[in-house]
Amino acid sequence: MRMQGSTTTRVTVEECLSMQDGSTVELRGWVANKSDIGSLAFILLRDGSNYIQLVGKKGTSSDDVMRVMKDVSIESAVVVRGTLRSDARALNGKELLVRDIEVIARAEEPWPINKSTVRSASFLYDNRHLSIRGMKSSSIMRIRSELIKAAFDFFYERGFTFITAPSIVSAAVEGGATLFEFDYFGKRVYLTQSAQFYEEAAICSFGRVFTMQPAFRAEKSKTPKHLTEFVMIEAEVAFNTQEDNMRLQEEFLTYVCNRVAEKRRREFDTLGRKIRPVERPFPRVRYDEVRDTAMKHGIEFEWGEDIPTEAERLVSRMFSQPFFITDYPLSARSFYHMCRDDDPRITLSADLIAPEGFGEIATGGQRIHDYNTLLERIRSSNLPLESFRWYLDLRRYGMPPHAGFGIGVERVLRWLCNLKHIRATSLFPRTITRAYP
RNA sequence: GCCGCCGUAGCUCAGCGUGGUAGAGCGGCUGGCUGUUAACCAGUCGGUCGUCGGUUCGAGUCCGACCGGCGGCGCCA
Repeated sequence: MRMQGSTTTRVTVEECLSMQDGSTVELRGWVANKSDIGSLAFILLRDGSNYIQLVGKKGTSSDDVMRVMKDVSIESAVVVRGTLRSDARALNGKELLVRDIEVIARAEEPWPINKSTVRSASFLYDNRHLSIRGMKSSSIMRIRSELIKAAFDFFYERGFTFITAPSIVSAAVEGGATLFEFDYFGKRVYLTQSAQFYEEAAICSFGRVFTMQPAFRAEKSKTPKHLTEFVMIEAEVAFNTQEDNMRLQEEFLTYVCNRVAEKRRREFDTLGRKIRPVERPFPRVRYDEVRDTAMKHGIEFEWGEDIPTEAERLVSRMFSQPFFITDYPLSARSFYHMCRDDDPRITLSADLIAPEGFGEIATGGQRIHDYNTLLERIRSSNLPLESFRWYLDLRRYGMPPHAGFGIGVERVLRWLCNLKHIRATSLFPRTITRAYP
């Protein structure tokens, strides 16, 4: 197949877009789209780095090339050689005049995804193994990849140690009703909801740790912000107060969001998303203030109850930057939260809320480090003491004040990409009604 | 778990009120076209009306049960 006397170099589409006209290159990729208009044949080639248009012209291209370009099916894998030229009519302003094309793996016809079937979300998710090749979903995944790298960089630059916690656990971190349970050699175990307890053990070894791993929630939530399996980034720091913890979240989110916005500009353009820089410090609103604001808008809820979605959305729409809701009542929080010295009904915890109505993306707080306080809290919450024995045990051996947070990767992405539904942020989303493909 | 809505062609949906053997647009396929980009033009294929049962001479249409999905709430990252 190699052309005699040529200086054909194998490059990616992205690389060849910045090469000079007249360069001879070899590309490998997939037929994203094609159109045959008689004596002209066009193929939109995708290789994972970018897209470029291939052109065949009767008279200029050989009969063989014309035949292959007309016959090739959508999504076939091809290797192609030809000459680059600029043309304003082509996507990305460049096209490849094909001199030589070979089909490496022919795709069956018809390709199931067309301009009619893209109207059906359920069809696209039933065929997610194929539909992820599309421009929108791949842009979201590239942004996701960058976000994850930025998160790792952030924590490593600050001396955090990356740890992984087990996915198979014997006790709940959150409420017991939301666990996936299964048989483990005759014992009842669960899929983890959070790495937090394991991080709390690890901080006494490493000082500051973070995790990034799947979390599972059996919540029967049919909302555009819930997955049953999602990736959570959690961080825990010894000797940190809730004040330190909120500052860390601010630094983390500004670092990650601004890096992603800068590095994945093209993908955000593809999605039509204009994003503004995230700035520190984030505004802080107390739970009581949220409740007052909600009541002024006719949304009533008892003090001590969690903030209803409608109220959270209302407040979220009032901001253009992420913000904290602080001073949650203990009754709306898990047992391990530490309370204020001056008011034992109020926890040292905060939710981090994305603006524009997107809502909660992270929760963090200071944990109880005192043995007797935690023991009393487990008892008054009617939790099985035996399940939390090791967690409690940590408080016997030099547990200092400490704080941490958990942030949902898909929730952040949904906000950054301005997506209607969180399932678009996952390559193979798991929701209450979907575990396939 | 709760409230509401929907299952008819590959996709989106009309038809159901007033029962009489099934429609549209898009897509697919075939052919045409020297600049396609959501192409265009001509032709053509396409249905166990979610499942089971009931009423009826006759059910996509009426009744019941079940299954599946969607939107929202609660809960949460």
